[in-house]
Amino acid sequence: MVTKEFSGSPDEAALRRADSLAREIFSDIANKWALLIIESLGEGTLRFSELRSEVEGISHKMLTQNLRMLERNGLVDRKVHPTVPPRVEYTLTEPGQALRATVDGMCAWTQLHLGHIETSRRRFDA
Amino acid sequence: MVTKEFSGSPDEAALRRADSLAREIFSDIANKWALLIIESLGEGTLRFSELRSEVEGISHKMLTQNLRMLERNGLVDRKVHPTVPPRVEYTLTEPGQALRATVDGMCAWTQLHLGHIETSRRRFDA
DNA sequence: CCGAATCCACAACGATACTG
DNA sequence: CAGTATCGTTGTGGATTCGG
Repeated sequence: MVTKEFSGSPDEAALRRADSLAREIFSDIANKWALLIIESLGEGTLRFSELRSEVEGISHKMLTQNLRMLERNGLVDRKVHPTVPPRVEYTLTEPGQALRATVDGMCAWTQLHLGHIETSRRRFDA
Repeated sequence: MVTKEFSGSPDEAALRRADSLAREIFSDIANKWALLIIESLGEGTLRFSELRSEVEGISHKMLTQNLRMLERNGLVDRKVHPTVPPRVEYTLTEPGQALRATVDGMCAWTQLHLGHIETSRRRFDA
């Protein structure tokens, strides 16, 4: 038996905090739009409007929302040029680039298994 | 100028089909629950109820839904033992295992950058 | 051009109950 | 134990508008 409720040693508390933070971050980035944005930015710096057309099908709102989130988590760098009309450029940070590498892996995986998946779907749908 | 609307050569049509299929698949798997399930199954075969407690916070409904989707795409294998009470086991297929490798990468990335992200968030929230 | 806010339609989700 | 169906709520995300 432990002496305090919830096994309250400082170490365990710290581990629990790290765990919930990790879950939070994972939930942030494990979504379609975030990953597609990261993938697009892999090729270099892009403006907001360029991203908008690069990431097929994303709405204005989703793009800004996800960009804010990625900026908050330190994955993208946002550079505002004080010109008129405004010009805002987005770039992957170093951690962002590191993540992009694994996202590349996911994309490659998808391409590689297109056939397998298509036939698997046909079998299942019958 | 092309002779037909929408640049309609057979090759281009095939490429467009593959592209939209890839997008569809990517949208399927690039979500929190699917990735967490794949990650959990990496350690071996699990029963439905085991998955339920392994994947923290997932509801019965989300679990079945995502498992169906993963099965349909050929990422997990579903084995029903005709016993009473029923026993259903889920295992990653070979393509599923391949995908898990890249998901592992994402998890490792998260752990590695916890600190950077936490401080980045604090700066941003100010 | 970029961003924030509002509105609201519709999908996602959790809870519950029922079947094999 | 596992799966399906239904229902009610929540929340997501698109369209639009206005502001810098």
